[in-house]
Amino acid sequence: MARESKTKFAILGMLNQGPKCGYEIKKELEKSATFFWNESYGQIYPMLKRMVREELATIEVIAREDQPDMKIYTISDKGTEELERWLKLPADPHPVRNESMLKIYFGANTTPGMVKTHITRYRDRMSQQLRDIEDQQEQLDESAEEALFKKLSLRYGELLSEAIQTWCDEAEKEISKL
Amino acid sequence: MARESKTKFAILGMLNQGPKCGYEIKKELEKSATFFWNESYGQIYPMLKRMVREELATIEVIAREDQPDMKIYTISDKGTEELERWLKLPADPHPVRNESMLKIYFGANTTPGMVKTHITRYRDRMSQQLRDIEDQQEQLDESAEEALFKKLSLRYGELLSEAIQTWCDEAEKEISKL
DNA sequence: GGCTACATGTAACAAGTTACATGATTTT
DNA sequence: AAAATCATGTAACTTGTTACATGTAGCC
Repeated sequence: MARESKTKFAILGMLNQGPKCGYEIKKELEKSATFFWNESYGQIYPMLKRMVREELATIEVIAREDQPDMKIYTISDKGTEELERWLKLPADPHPVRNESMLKIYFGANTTPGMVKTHITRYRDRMSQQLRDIEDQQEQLDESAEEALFKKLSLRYGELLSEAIQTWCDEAEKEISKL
Repeated sequence: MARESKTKFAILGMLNQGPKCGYEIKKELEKSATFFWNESYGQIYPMLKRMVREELATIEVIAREDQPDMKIYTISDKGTEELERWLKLPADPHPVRNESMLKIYFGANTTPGMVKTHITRYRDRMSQQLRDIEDQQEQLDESAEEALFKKLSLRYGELLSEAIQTWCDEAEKEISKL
């Protein structure tokens, strides 16, 4: 992945919403962006350090008794500029890798019985996701303006899960015909 | 990515359809699996070598004048077993990273005007994809049994592109309200 | 009494991209 | 005449995952 790390921008974007610690960055990313983004601590913590070094953010260390120091990061002017620079650039389409589909594809040639299992599993995963999304949608505070993207993000997950479910239904029928 | 490489299985699955050279593996993957899988030559060629070493495939070298030797790989019994072992395992959901969505998400907080641009671009990409898919669907030989998954794969791409287009339309409207 | 959430990190390792290197043949 | 396709590969580099290490606080 000799390609500019997106982790930096994911963090920059999160910090742009307000000062945060590494843990919060990860949690909020999970909450609001699960359907299209993910970062691991193994990426976040080292990147935050690097970003302070590169002056994209400042760090404030809060000492706590019997617990590790909490480190609050704040985006700098340079960081804001960097974020905006990236925002102006067109997104490059990230290559997809969907293991479920790969197994279904190859399974058709080898163990046709297995294919149904994978399709069923895939559909079940989508149903579960859909239920989770609906729960979250109910809990959503419609009035909050900040919730707009949270709402749109849930809707994104909803539409995708539904589309995949539809595909699973269709695929199952087609395969049954054989 | 200290996680068992899927590249091995992608290649194994391709070779299971018949002996192939590295170039063909890549091309056929692009043709039939673009919507859910991708491999680069930088992954394929070294992996093929390793697979011969591990006796998952055998190699046949065809000498050609003025052109590099062509190397045809054939899956071995051990390779078939390995493929089937993997097929039985449940797929692990691969983490998503969709840069378009990330930009749209952060853009809402920073440069609202930019967001529309990204949404438009994203929708345009999907429209183009949809047109490509339709072209390919027309060229499809319905009678060929081998074409079943090719057909299903195109349908998968179609459903996903449509879902994303729908999302773009909705998102644009919601954002315009602000 | 046990699980989950909070909070930070590192080291080992593997995976994956891109650019480079090379050149014939076929199509437009 | 140029562009695309066929065909193989490597090296440099970065990204990203997982397992480990550590411990408190709060909830059920």
